[in-house]
Amino acid sequence: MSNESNVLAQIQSALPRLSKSDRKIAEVVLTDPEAATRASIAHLAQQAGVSEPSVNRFCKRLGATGYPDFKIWLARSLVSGLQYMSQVVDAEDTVDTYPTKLLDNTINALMLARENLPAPAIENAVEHLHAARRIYFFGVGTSAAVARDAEHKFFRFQTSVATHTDPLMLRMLSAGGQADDVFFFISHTGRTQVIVEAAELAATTGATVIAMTDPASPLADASHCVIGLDIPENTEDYLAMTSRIVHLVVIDMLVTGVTLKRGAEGIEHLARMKESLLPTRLPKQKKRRKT
Amino acid sequence: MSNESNVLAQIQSALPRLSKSDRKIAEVVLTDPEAATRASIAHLAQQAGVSEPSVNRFCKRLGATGYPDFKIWLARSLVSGLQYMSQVVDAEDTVDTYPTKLLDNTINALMLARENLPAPAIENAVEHLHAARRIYFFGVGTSAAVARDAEHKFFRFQTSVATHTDPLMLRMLSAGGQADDVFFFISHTGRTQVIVEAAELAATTGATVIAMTDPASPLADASHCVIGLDIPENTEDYLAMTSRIVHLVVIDMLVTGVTLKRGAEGIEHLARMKESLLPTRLPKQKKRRKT
DNA sequence: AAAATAATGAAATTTAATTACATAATTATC
DNA sequence: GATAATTATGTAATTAAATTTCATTATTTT
Repeated sequence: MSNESNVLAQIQSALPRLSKSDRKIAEVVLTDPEAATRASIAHLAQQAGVSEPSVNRFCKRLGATGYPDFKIWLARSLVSGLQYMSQVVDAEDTVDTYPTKLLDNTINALMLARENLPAPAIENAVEHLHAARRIYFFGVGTSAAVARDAEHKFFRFQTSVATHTDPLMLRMLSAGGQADDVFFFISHTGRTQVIVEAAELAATTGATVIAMTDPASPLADASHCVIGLDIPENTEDYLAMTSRIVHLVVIDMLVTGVTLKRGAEGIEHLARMKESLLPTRLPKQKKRRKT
Repeated sequence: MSNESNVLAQIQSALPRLSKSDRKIAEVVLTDPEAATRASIAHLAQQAGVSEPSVNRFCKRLGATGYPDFKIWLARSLVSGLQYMSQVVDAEDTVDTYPTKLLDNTINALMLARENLPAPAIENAVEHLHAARRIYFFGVGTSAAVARDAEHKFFRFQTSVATHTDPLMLRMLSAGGQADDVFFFISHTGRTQVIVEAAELAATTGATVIAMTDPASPLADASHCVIGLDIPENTEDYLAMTSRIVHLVVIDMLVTGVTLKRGAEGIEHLARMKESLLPTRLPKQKKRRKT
C-alpha cells in the first residue's frame, strides 16, 4: 500500500474505489499534479470543492503522514528537469538546446551503467591487471582515446603498458602474447574487425584477454573476461559517443581497484588525496553571496 | 537564477560562495537530501546547528518561496539513491562501493555543469572553430587525452587539426599563429606553465585563443574566449578526474555546434564518414550473452 | 424503516513556518 | 588600525498552515 515511489499511479488505480469527495480530490490532483505540489491544503480543498480535513484524510489514506508529506511524495513521483529518454540532436537545435541534450544523454548513460554495474567482471579484471607483467590497451577510432587514457593512468604502476592503433602492430603484439600479459580491448560494438581478430589471436597465446564491450558480440566471445555495460545505442548520433564516457569512468574504476589492491602504498596515496580535498571545502577565497 | 529543475546541483555550485551558516545547511542537505525532504525546518536547523530563520532565508535565497516550497524542489530533483556530496575513495572501499562512488562523482559533475552551462562562450567558440582555417588543441597530462579526442573529432571536418604535448612544439606553433588559426587550450587549473605561456604567445599573433579552464586563472586571462565550467573539487591526476569527463562532453558540444553550423553539407559529410566505417565492422549476430 | 456505520465539514487546537527586530560578525573606508 | 557601513545571524513574536475533535449528514445494513 505505502508504495511511495509512484503516488500518481496509486491514486489512478484506487480511483474507482474512492468515496465521493476523495474522488473529487483525486481528480484535481491527477489533472495537474505539478500544481498540486504547490497548492496549500486550503487551496486544494477549495479546488476540489471539499473541506480541508477531507484532503488531509485523503493523504493519510494513501499512506502519507499528512498533507505536506503527500506533496513530497507527489513531487518525487514527478520526473524532474532531466530528460530520461535519449534525445537526438537535429538540425533545429540551437546553442540553448543541444548542449543540454548531449549532457542529458551522457548522464543517462552513466545512470544506466550505475544500475547494472558488472561488479564481478570489474573485480576479475582488476585482479588480472594487478597481477599482469605487461598490459596492452587496444582500441581504434573513438575507443583509441579511451585506450590512451587507460595507458596514461596505468603508466604510474610498475607494470609496463602500451597502446597501439596500427592494425599490423595489433596483430604482431597480440600474436606474441605471454602468460603474464593482459590484453585489454575496448570497443563499443565489439564488431570492429581489427580488434576482434587481435583478440582472437591473443586468446590463443595463453595471455589474458579482457574486453570492455557489448556482451553479445564476437569480441566478447573471444575474451576471457568481459566487462559488459548497458549503454544505450547512441553511435548514430553525430559524433557524440556516450559509451566512450562510460568507458572512461570504468577505466577510472579499474585504476582505483588496482590502487586499492596494491595495499599500503596505494592506500597511503589515497589518504593523502583525501586530506588534500579538505581545504577545498573551506572558504579560501573572498566569498560572495549568491542572489 | 530560479532554475528549479535541480536544486541540488544549484546548491552544490553555490557552495563555495555561501556564508558560514548557509554552508552548514547546504552540507546537511547535500549529505542526505532524501532526509531533508522529510525534516521540519526546526529539525534541519538543529541538524545544521543554525537557527530556523537561517534555514528559511537559505531557501528563499535559492529562489523558493519558503521552506515547504524548498522541500518540494528538493524532492523533485532527487534521483534514486545518487550521492550528491563528492565522495572520496578510501582503503575500506570494495568493489561494491568504489565504482558507484566514482560514477556518482562523475554524474554529479555533469549535473553541475548542466546548471551553469556557459552557452554564450560555447556559441562563440563554435563560431571561431567553424571559421577556422587551422585548429590546434593543446593540453598536457590528463588534458592531453581530451585534446586528442577533440582532434579526432574535428579531423572529420575539412579543417586541418593538430595536437601536441611537446613544450617546444607548443611554443613554436603558438608563435607561428595566423589570423585564421584557432588555438584551443585545455587545462583544469589554468595554471600549467607550458600551456599558459603558449596561450600568451599565441595571443600576440592575431590568432584566436580559446581556453577551456577555470575562469579565474592566468590561462583565462590570456585567452580571447573562455569556456568556464563549474566543476567540483577534483581529485588528482591519476585517479578519477571528473573535470576531464566534463571537458570531453563540452568537446562533443563544440563538434555538434560546428556540425549544425555547417548545415546540410556538414551533416551529409558526417553521414558519409560514418558509412566509411561500416566495412570495418563484422555483421551483427544473434544475441548470445557472455559474462 | 430504524439502527449502525461511514463520510464529511465547522470550529478548535496544535504545530510549523515566517517576520520583525536586535545583536553579532564581517567587510569597507578612511 | 580604528571606525563606519554592511551583511549575517539568532531570539522572540507573529502569522499561517495543517491537524484533530466532534457534531452532523449521508450511506449502508438488517
